[in-house]
Amino acid sequence: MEQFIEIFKALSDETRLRILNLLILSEESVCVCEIVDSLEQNQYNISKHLKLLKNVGLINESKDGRYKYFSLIKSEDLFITSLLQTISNISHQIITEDHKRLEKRFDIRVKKKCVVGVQNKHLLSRKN
Amino acid sequence: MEQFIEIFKALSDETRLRILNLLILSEESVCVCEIVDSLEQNQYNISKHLKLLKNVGLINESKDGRYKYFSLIKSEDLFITSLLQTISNISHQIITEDHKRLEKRFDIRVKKKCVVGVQNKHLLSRKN
DNA sequence: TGCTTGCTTGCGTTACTACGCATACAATAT
DNA sequence: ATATTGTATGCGTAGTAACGCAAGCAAGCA
Repeated sequence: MEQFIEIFKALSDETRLRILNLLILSEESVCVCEIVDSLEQNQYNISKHLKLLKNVGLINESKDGRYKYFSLIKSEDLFITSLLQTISNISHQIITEDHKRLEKRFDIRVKKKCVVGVQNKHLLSRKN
Repeated sequence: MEQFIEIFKALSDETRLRILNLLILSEESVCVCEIVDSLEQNQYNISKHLKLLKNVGLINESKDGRYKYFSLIKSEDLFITSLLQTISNISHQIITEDHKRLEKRFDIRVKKKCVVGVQNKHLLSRKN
């Protein structure tokens, strides 16, 4: 049962729900700095949330040069697929706005790769 | 977003996942004492968990004499139906055993109604 | 070889939550 | 009316988790 609980705990956080929805909607690997810019949050917190999501097995990690990319896991497990379906049913303005910002960030990409770091640097230490 | 988070928090607890699966599998209203006996947990904790599940809108409450019954909400909301589907995909021995004990408790019912209180009284203050 | 940049991690603080215990409330039975 | 039984709740404690800050690691560039 512990595994299921860990997964639901991972979903009990707004930032992580936003990250997951970002990855669901984008349908491709997203760079850490692109997530930071899309969610307008501190980089170190995004990092921590990504680590947690990876630990419970919901996302995958890959590295390319100095950039790190994350993507949804591809699972055939009934629980997981059903859960991701559920998460994609979350409809909220915040999710929509995150996705819009990600689309804009994708425009900066070159050959489908991230080429710049965090852009909203002035947001790095803002209070929420 | 808060609403979604509250729901996932509600699912981040073994006892509550067990209660929900019990209600999903039984497909009818279940009395508090029947839940207590099925899960072999303290009555006051079951009560607290039921209250929380009700507060986030996942279960309904009804009263009949001195017995209180709980059942799954019937929702047409896409997120909720998808979520309940997901929860029903949780497969675990504990869930199976809970359900077996509930079936046995149902045998004691008269005219589909609960007629006795908590049976496993010796378990009321056991340490888990 | 430094230096910058992208990302991660350890620490202290604060806020929340589950549990056990004791008690309280509510409905029936004697 | 009082006792009993089913259920709920307030309190104290302990464990957990998110955040901001500061420092650390790792890859590429000057």
